[in-house]
Parts: sequence; C-alpha cells; structure tokens
Amino acid sequence: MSTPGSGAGESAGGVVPEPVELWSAFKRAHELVRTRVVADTAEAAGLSEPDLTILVNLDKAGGALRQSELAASLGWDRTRISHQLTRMGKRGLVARERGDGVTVTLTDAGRRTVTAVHPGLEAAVRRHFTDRLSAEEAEMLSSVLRRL
Amino acid sequence: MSTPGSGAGESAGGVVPEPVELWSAFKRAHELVRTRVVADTAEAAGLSEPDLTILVNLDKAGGALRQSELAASLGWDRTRISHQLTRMGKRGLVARERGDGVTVTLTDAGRRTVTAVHPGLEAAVRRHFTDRLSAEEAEMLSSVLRRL
DNA sequence: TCCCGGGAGTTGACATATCAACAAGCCTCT
DNA sequence: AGAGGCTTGTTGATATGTCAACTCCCGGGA
Repeated sequence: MSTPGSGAGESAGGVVPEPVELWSAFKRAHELVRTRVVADTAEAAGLSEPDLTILVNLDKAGGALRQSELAASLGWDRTRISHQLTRMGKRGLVARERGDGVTVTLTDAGRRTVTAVHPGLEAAVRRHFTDRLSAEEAEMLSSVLRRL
Repeated sequence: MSTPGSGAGESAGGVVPEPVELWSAFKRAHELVRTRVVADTAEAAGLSEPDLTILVNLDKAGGALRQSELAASLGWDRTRISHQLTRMGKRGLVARERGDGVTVTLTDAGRRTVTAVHPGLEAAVRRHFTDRLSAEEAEMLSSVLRRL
C-alpha cells in the first residue's frame, strides 16, 4: 500500500507518511523514550512510571488537584486514577479529602520524593528526548501535541 | 499565543518548551489518541490494542517475523511479546515455529481479521491523529520520531 | 415531595505489563 | 570435550490497566 493512489497535493522534497505508519512510529517512539527514561529515574527511587507521572503533575499544579482534573490533565480514565491513587495512598505519597468532589494532595513524603527525583528526571528526559530535537522541532512538536 | 499556522521556517518569538513539560504533553497526546482510536476500532472487532498492534505489524512485514524482530520493531520487551503472543496464539490469531529463534506467523484467521479491521483503523487514525496535522507537520513529526 | 438522570468515585474481576529466575542454543577459548 | 558467556525465549509472581457494575451526591422537573 505504498502508492498514494492519487498524487494529490504532493509537495517537493517531503513524503507525507501513511496515517497508520505515522501512528505506529509515534507509539514506538513513545515506548522507547518511556522505557529509557523510566530506567534512568523511577527505578532509582523505588517509583513506577505512573507514580512519577502523578507526582510530577501534582507538583506542577502546586501540590493539590481535584481528582477529576488530575485525570483530565493526564488523559486518564477515572478508574485508572482511582486505583493508582489508592496504591500511592497506601505508600504515603498522596492523600485524599472529600469535599466538592475529591481533592488529591501531595503529602510531605510525596513532595520530598518528587523534589529528589526531579533533577534526574529532567536530565533523563533531555538525554533521551529533547536533546534529540532542534529548537524548531521542539516548538512544532509542542504546538502539535497541544492540538491533539 | 503564537500559532504558526501555515508559516514555514519562521520562528520569531517561539518559546522552546521545558523538557519535562514537553514529555508530559507527549504522553498525554499518546494517551488521548490511543484511547480514541481503540474505542473506534479494536472494540468493534473483539481485539485489544496490543492485539491490533501485533497484527498490523506482522501484516506490514508480509505475515511473518522473527519474534525478536517483532519486539524490536515495536520497542517492546521480550517477555511482553512472549506473553502477548501466547494469548493471541490461544485465540488462533498467530502461530509460532521454532527454527533459528522463533518465527511468528499470521494465521488465516489473523490475516482475515487484520484485513477486516484495517480500513476502520486507518479512518480512525486519520480522524483522531493525522487529519489534525498539516503536511509539513506530518513530515517533520515523521522524521523526528524516526530519530528517537 | 418523589422520582429521574447525570457526574464523580469506588470496587472487584479480569486483561495486560513488568520483574526475576530459569532453560536452551550457540559461540569461543582451553 | 567441557566451562564460561551471550542471545533468545519462557514462566510465574506481582503491579498496573480496563471493564462493568455499583454507590453517593446533586439538581431539576412533575
């Protein structure tokens, strides 16, 4: 299926990839970067990738978020968040309070953990991801990702 | 808000995003697109996303691959592939043969399934992913993803 | 008031992913 | 031949993700 069928709107020099191919490449890149970053960071701190994701997101938001907002900001399902927070709660990284909905808070231990891990995380993300992009690529990628 | 739109190459005033932020955006976009595409395709055919991933990859390779090559082309771990193929083997979608390593083959049922699902998959990927990218963006994304 | 419907969270059962240990084939060196 | 060491694949235990109920709360109508 490599032939376009109709040579509509082909621009010089660049080949517009097939949709499914591009999506496969996207998944593969995600997989590779994720694996490498996790190997370089979470592992060292006794954290899993989802742990780290939640901690970083809460930290970025100032330490507290409504559970539904946390879910939305990650693109996660509500049951996934619920299970994950339950596990993290048992380990003392986060706390939940009922109010108007449920508010999730970083505990002191959680804050200490994310503070300790963040420099290594940033270094790993640079090493395995952003350092491999030019400035223009990073900007374009950022705008594209926001749009999805 | 600087929206590049159709402007090419000009990056006046563009803000290069923070590494961790960009990575979070990447993960979120992956999550959202994945969820939507799966909801529109796999669900209908009784397939999970990993099932679909394997089937499409095998199909693209002509129907057979060494297990380690399959793993490498997806960025998957060997135990993940092994478990996944075991599950799919039980459902008759793929078969394994020992030889120089292990060769994974699409069964007739597997081939029929992927053929049946492919049009819907392509439509869903367009709808939720590539249709939201300009041609230049798709090209650049493709080159960036290959590099990772 | 009662009932209905939707949003938000939880729970338990099952599917998938990860980790550590193991097995088998295949080199090479001695 | 036989002892290491490397690559590939498997297995079982545990962690994480998904699906289908279910609860609880709230805000209309009739």
